[in-house]
Amino acid sequence: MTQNDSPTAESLLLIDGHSMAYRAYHALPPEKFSTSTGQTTNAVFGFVSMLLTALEAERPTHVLVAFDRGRPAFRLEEHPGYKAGRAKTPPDFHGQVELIETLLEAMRIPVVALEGVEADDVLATYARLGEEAGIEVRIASGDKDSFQLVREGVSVLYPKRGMSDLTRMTPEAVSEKYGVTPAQYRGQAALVGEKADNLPGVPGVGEKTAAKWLNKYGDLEALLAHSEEIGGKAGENLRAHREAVERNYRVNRLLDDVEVPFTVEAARMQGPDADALSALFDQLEFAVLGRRAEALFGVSGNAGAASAQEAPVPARPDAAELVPLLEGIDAEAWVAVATDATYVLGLGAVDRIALAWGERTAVVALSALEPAGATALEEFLAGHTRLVMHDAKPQLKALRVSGLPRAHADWDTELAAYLLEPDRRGYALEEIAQARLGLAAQQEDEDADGLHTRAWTVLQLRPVLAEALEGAHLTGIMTGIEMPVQEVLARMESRGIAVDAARLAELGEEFGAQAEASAQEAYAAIGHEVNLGSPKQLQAVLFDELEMPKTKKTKTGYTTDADALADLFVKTGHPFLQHLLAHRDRIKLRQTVVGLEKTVSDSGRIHTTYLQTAAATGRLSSKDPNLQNIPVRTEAGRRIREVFVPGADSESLMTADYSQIEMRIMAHLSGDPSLIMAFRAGEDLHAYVGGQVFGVATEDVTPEMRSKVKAMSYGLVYGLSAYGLSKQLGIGVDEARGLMDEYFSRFGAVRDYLGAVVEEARERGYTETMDGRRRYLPALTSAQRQVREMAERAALNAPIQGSAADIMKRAMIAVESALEAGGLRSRMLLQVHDEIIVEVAPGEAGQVEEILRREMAGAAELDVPLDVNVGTGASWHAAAH
DNA sequence: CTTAAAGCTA
DNA sequence: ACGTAGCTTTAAGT
Repeated sequence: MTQNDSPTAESLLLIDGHSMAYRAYHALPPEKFSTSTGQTTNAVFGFVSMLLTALEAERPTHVLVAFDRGRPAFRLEEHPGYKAGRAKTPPDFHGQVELIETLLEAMRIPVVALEGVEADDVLATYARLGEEAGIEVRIASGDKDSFQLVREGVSVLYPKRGMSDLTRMTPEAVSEKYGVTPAQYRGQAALVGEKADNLPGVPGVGEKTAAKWLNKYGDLEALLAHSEEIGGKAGENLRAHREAVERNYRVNRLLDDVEVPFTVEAARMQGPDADALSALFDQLEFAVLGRRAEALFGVSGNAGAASAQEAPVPARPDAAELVPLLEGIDAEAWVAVATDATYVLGLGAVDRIALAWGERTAVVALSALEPAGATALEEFLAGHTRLVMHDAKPQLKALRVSGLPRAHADWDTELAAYLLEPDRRGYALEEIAQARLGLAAQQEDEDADGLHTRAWTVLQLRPVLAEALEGAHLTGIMTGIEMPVQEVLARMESRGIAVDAARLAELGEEFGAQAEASAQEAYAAIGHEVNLGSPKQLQAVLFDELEMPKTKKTKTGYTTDADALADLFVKTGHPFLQHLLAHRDRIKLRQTVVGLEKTVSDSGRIHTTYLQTAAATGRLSSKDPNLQNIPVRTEAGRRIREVFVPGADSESLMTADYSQIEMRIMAHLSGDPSLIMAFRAGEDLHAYVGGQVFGVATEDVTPEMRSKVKAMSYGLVYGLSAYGLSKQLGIGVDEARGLMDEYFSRFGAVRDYLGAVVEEARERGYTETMDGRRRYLPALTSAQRQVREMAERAALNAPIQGSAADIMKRAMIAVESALEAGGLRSRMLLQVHDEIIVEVAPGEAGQVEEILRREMAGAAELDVPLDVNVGTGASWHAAAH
């Protein structure tokens, strides 16, 4: 690691934010710097790149950035045309400046922006203050006026061509480049003029002539006093333009006595808000800059010197050596465990286990353990109460089928990283370590050396993450929700759910045959074959061949989605459309069935994997296969649910789901009296709301009114617009707006709540669930409307969806433990966001239902009841109610 | 190998 | 431009 030569010396880095951002904006092509959401980031990128370069090179102890606000009053008075010649500020520049300010806030670098004062003057003032405090001053500015500030102890970092190439302008460098001293530079600039600021100088006088004169007379005042002595055309021009020169000289003077809002000491570097910063870099899609920032800030943040240490050489104990080794580990010590676990289709295996604790590591080969060693290891992984892993769930599942049935985890660095940054795309150990410890990227392969390094890294990471959790008040969620629910999920995944494989195969055949029949009819309707699965080929048929009216545009053409096809059928009545829709429907069902068939284990069960770190709101997701999107809305789709059945020793499946949990949370969080009353009265919510909105009695609400209101209620939770509602209901925008207005006038507290949630999130930078789970949404301050509004809808939804997720997780933990404590053999198998599916052992249905109702309803204390519906049957479908 | 379009869930 | 959060499949681009 490179150290600054004089680590004790203090230095102050002053940055002219506006000039740097403006230069970056023009230096970098916008088309090469934009995010997937369309936000242009060239100025942001260039600025941050410059900033990191300056921080890396200068290692300042103090940093401050100044921005322009409004017009520079005294310069405009002097010269109304000041800067008038400049091209108008481009529209997407301002928004990028806001992004830069947000980034600086996350870096905890103070920003000074004073009304009517130019950034240069602020910097000149801080340069003087820094100098008076005996601190070295560096000024990063793209404005040459700053050269007049250069002196002993004050230098300017001026960007060359690229943004991260900064030239250091010392007194010597200024003299060499311009032939004048920094003190004379102002005079030279006044003589030469500045096109960019619309300040013309003396015609025919450039740097060289100006330097010659200034060196002869000392300074501008002396030069002007002797202007009569200067001969030739240049002398004539000087006398003719004397007033312009004097004006330039007054205008380009930087004020070093501006009233500034805080002292130099307030600019002392304190390290960034790492989570907010990381979320911003993610949003901006600055992967490389993000890593540079992590490397720059990471170590100084919270990791101690130990974090950079290399992993100790591992012990490789045989069975006999393992027993004393494990006995020698302090019961209070955190022990990191890393394995080479593999897990596929309900079958897992582990060959090697690495441990790290204190200053030691060890690697154990399971195959080489005689009974004594295996027993000791099993005891240790069961009994030690401070075990930490990274992504423990798959490893625990594999360990438990590899002779270590009681292996467990007390802490998980991946879950901690998720709670701190739930919007992150991935949580690979290497990435998290780099972000939190400033460790260099390591190679991925897990040879014998890699595994102990993984354990070592996890051990170093845990206290750093624990401190960050504490700081964000997330420790309670970590230990009270995520860790216990991880254990529950591991068990559910290992159990799997039984399927009737024969029925599954039959269904696949049936749907396949129907799909094929529809395809043939579709071909017949247009007289030729076409790949019905290709939107591109369909577009050719529909819009070119059949010349149907164009549908809504997509990135690559016109949509052929089901809504659009149904619409086209209404317009054209062409039979091709009907057969195409039927084919789509059946092929999708067949896909689902075939996909499920492939995942059935030898024991006839399907083992999904729940992802605990995939959804930014706190929800779970399910993959391989996804059992959270099994069809339910159509009759044919529900037949797939008939295939999920109780296993051999069970009598039924039981499902329990929360009734309208998100609307209940909305009622609770908003405190809306009408909504709360409706839930307390046990009313049919949508009928009740419909009555209010349409001004009729609840009993007189028609099914049509009810369905409109239902769509609106749910849409609201997601930030639905009047336009969206009108499209969904097939009504006019005005009618939709009228409905919404009426809704909000009846449930005013809901509107107030939704508005307040977004504003609070904008101020704090994150949303919170009832339990304090956070979601950072830096895009809330985006200048780009589309980006900002997307973040606003996410901010509306995250506390509600996330609170529901927290409640469900608490319920699952309670149900699992109640089933166990009751000595029951019934087992929880699946979770589908607001629903739990349990496999019921013979004779236990009554007790299981009681547990489900009690634990689910009791998982949160709301101002409205948490109703739970329960059903039982010989299949998932039959258990639905 | 990645992206887009489509469609399924809460 | 226009409702949140996910996963999987296929076609078609690189």
